[in-house]
Amino acid sequence: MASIKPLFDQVANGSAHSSPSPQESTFDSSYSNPATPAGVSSADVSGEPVRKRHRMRDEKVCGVCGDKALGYNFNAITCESCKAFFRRNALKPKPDCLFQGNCVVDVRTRRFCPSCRINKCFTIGMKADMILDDAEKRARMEKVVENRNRRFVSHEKMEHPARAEPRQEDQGSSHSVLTTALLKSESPKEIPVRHYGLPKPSQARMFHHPPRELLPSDPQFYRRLTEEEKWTLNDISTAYQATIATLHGAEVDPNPPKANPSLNELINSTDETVRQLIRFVGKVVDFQQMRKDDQVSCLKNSVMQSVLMRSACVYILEKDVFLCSKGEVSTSFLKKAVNNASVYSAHVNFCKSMKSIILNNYTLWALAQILALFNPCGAAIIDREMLSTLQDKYIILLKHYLESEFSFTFATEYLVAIQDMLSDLKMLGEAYTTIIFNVNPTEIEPLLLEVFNLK
DNA sequence: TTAGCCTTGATC
DNA sequence: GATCAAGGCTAA
Repeated sequence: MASIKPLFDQVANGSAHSSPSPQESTFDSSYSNPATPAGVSSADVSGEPVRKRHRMRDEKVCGVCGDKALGYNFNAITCESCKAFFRRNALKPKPDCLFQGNCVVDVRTRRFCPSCRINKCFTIGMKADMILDDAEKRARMEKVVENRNRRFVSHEKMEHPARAEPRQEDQGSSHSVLTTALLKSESPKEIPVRHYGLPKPSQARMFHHPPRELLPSDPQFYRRLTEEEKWTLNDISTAYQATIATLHGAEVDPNPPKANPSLNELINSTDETVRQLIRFVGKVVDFQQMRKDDQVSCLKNSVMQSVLMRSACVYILEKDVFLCSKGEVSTSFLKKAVNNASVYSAHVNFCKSMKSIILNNYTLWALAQILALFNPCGAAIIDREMLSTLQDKYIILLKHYLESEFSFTFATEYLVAIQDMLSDLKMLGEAYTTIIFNVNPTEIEPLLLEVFNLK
């Protein structure tokens, strides 16, 4: 919080301003030297040894309100709050003072009169032209993104040299390093072993979308999808939307949700979700063309992940609730039913992360669902090669879609985030499978007994 | 809206 | 590596 101690100290030892009235500027000689370039501390100017810099930094006082300052902001020494205040207000039309235009601006009163505060900012030499304009902000953000990508690539090279270097056989194919990484993400060897097999972060990894204005305006930065790709994307998106739509208020269940459901009740509540999943895969042409026994295996192998993914799809980030046929249900109901704090928090964090990336983009939800479905490593699969080929197809389709929507510049970030999310999903699915293994089968719906292998 | 903390690139 | 000075994020 703001502190007035530095002012008291200076008055006590007589080092600073000779009893300035609140109206007078309280800045010392180092503020008032307009020749002092930003970035050069008063210690440099006065010839103080460099080792004293930190001490000097602690002793600075805001020229506007007298609060503790860390250094120069917009050409004058100010505290964090006056810096933020100036940034927000310097370019806006000046407000009128409700009094005589000579209000006291100190730590206590600085909020009372924006007019006198902004005047004092200008008086002590703060410069509005040092606030970055939109073009400068944009350039700055582009540099941040560029560096992030560079750091990511070098990190990948250090952590996974084999992934970073394209293999001979990949040369000339449309598989990028990242695509290869995604392809390999299902390999059991590469799944990190963690406690309960759950994702490590205690907090959700929130994805920050690049601001609209940062997306390139030049069409050459976007992939043009083939007609076939467009049809496929349209088909799966429509199919997904149609099956998720039943949750979005079409069939409202008049009975309120139970506040503390048991684990059995929780499992049984997924019955409709599983039926939606079956309806969805029934509309995916590539799934229909698979041999029947592999269709069943694929469905069983991915059902837990699919249910979890659909819970994320109906998760409302702003309210921390699931939107189901009974209305909005707080995520806290999971806590009691699951009775496992790590699984519960991993589930909620997964929903937050996934929703922060995909938002309400049904094409991406559908693609993520299909990638969970087509897993050549799954149990009891007979034609693994075909499943691997289908997996390739949808990974590339996902990459192309991201490039068409978010540009070549930003597609990588999305792809990496989705890859991480699918890894987390796999581990969360395994944790849930362990938990539901011990339920009493007599209380579980027949369809769920079958798909969850609980018989 | 404010104010504090954080991240970042530039500079020394 | 330390420091400075921008903007971003977010609880209050």
